[in-house]
Amino acid sequence: MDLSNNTIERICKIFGHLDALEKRGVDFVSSKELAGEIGATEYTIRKDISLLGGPGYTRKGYEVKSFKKELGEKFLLTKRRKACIVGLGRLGTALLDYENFQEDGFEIVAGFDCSVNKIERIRTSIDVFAVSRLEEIVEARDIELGIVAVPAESAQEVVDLLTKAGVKGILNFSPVKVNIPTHIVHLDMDFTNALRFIAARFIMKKT
Amino acid sequence: MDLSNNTIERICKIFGHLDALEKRGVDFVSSKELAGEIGATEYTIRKDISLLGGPGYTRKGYEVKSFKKELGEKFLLTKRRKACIVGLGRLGTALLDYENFQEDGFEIVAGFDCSVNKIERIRTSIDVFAVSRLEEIVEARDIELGIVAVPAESAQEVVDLLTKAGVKGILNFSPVKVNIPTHIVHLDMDFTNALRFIAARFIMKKT
DNA sequence: TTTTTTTAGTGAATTTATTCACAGATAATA
DNA sequence: TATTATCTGTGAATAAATTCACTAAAAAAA
Repeated sequence: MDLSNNTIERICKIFGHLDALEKRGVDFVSSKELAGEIGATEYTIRKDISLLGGPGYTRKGYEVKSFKKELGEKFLLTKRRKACIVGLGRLGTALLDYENFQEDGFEIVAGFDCSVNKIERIRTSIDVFAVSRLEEIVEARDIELGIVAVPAESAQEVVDLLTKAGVKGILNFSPVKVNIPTHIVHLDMDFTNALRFIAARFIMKKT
Repeated sequence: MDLSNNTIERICKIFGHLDALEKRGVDFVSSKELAGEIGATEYTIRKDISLLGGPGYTRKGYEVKSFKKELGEKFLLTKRRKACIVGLGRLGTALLDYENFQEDGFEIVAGFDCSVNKIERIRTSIDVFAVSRLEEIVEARDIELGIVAVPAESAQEVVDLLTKAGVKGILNFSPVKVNIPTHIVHLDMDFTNALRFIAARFIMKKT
């Protein structure tokens, strides 16, 4: 399958929304409702869904439970994926205990930091290790995702380590552009850039 | 001016990269280099820049310092913009001391939490207040941006408070879709969704 | 000095994404 | 039962974004 990033992004949002609807006990949802919820038009949503072949029912919409299940299977979003966090500063430790990951099928199974001192002080139920053991642990625990929460200056080094250890995806919270091989899927979460984007839209908003 | 979101996003990244280049003492940068750095083609970059009228020099590219200055002026990214953080849990306190905000022209001038107890315990150089004083402080300190780092269940309430207080932009870290009036620029930073996006691209990557 | 190379700028072409328009289906209503 | 209203699915139309192809300029090299 070969979907555009825009479509994948919308499908992820739809998945999240289906999850919420399921918890609220809602049985059906229409393309119109989904559209309003995730900020798109009903046409776009239906096109997206049609690419996945999800069945919708006339005058009812999509059946929440089965549709979510189907999406999960197609995207493997239901498989619990294991992740680790590198860098246990304030942000890293906040992420370590971010309950939503666990709820949504992602399991943080290890944390890494270069300061042995810090590792001893951290109070969390998740195992923490020295960065020197990263490769070993990633392999042993079958970790697929690396979350980078180290300062700018060590980001590249950590990415290289994760790459070497064989993770399949990287979520980068460090505020620098790092070089990541194309075979690894990655996404940057640059907080400053997010604020910039908002500020820029003050001035030149379209849509 | 009326630029697309894609263009605005790229311009923000360019701005960030120009900043880095300036610090490294680089004088000129070509559209090709910028393209490689921010993940786009040189054509797109030149189109983007042409919309802003930035002058480039034959065989040299864009002059880092003046180009950055110009972008800053056009986007008002150089003006220090004041922001507050609502919700001082682990993530909120991590953001309170995120030095990069301060470095990049955003100033966190207040933190809010509903737990008075927590407020007293927090050790930071930034003033923290009870949420009940949000409106008062936002007005008094001329705060333009609200960063929402509260749990899902209170996110909507906080957004309403910020809206009432008159912020112009909201950066939402809570993992739920909140209702925000259209006149307020906002962006969601949903960590779980980011991981989902990465996981989904494992399966159906394009590009 | 002349030639070559590199780079920006930009209209045209192309590709991609979105929206429209309507057929087909079925629940709700009369 | 017949009619109406609503919702999906999808080919066609439209709009938007990206890429191409080429000109102009100037630095570097010959």
